[in-house]
Amino acid sequence: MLRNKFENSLISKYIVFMKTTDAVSLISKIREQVNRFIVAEMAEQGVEGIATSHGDIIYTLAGKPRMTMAEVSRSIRKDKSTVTALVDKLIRLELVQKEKDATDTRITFVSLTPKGEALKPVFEEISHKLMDSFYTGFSVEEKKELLRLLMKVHHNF
Amino acid sequence: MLRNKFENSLISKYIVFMKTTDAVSLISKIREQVNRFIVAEMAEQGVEGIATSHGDIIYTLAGKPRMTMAEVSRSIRKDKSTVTALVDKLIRLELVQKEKDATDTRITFVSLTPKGEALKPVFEEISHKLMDSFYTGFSVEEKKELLRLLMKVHHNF
DNA sequence: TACATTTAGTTTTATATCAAACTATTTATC
DNA sequence: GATAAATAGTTTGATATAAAACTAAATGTA
Repeated sequence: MLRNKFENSLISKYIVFMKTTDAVSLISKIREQVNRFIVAEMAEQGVEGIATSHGDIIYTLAGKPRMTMAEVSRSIRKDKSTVTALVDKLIRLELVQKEKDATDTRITFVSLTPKGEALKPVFEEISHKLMDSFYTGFSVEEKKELLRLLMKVHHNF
Repeated sequence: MLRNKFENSLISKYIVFMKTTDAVSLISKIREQVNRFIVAEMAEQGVEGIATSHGDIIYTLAGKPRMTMAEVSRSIRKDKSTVTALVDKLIRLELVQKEKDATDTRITFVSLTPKGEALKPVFEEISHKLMDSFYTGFSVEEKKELLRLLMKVHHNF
């Protein structure tokens, strides 16, 4: 009885409200929003069938002549076995290529193909649009403050 | 030539630095940190073999007598087919149970078993610990400001 | 030089996740 | 009341992801 009364009370509604708007939930939601945004933008630009992680690889390769698998793994913060699968898919799509190091044959380099290079401006545009949406209505001070507070959280773990 | 010069310049290093510390990357990193934190804490408390999503379900069920599959899906923001799989696993672990609605047989209710109920304090503690870590060194003002800025970003999508 | 250790990547296996197709039931409309 | 539309869940198929075991090559050490 008492329990049900409490469950329908303003207090419990407030708690529920807090739960859905706490920083951790918000961070999780924003990440999903960013993901959806990027996938939608990629699809709109004709880059279909690939996930954000594939985009991350292309984005991280853009501007560099080549990277090792381990470097890509570190750069996009995905396990090396995951990167093996992701790069394989990008090879199938002819967007990147692999080549073995001549001196140390353990090492495999990944680089963009011309077709992959051609996507550079697309990803730059998406990145731009993302930042525009993300920071709409933000003053320079607010941007700095958000970054400062996020870094503070980051260092708390 | 020029290209390589640029790639080793301070400017490019600054760009790389910015890339790894922009708000989007930070949000992504923090989410991963939080995930790892929760999984580690669960393992430490003997709640092993389940992912954060399973924890989310138990957490959202705690305090409520029961929820429909659709409600759980909405609450943890996962597709209904995903929830089917997650709940099935929790049933195998005897942490939750299902029952069909008597009047509308399409509806399935999910609720915690006694064994699942017993985890309530564990999850409350984890939630507590998480907040403590997350906000270490934060003033009340900073907490409010972070929440405000994150909500602002959230509403920009 | 031989053996152990480290390193780079891949394969295997398992899981979370979602979209699309499907089943079963309820509600709406004619 | 019969048929269409909507709703709640599940099943199926595909993919990203990671941990663990593995392969192959380079490096260190005796």
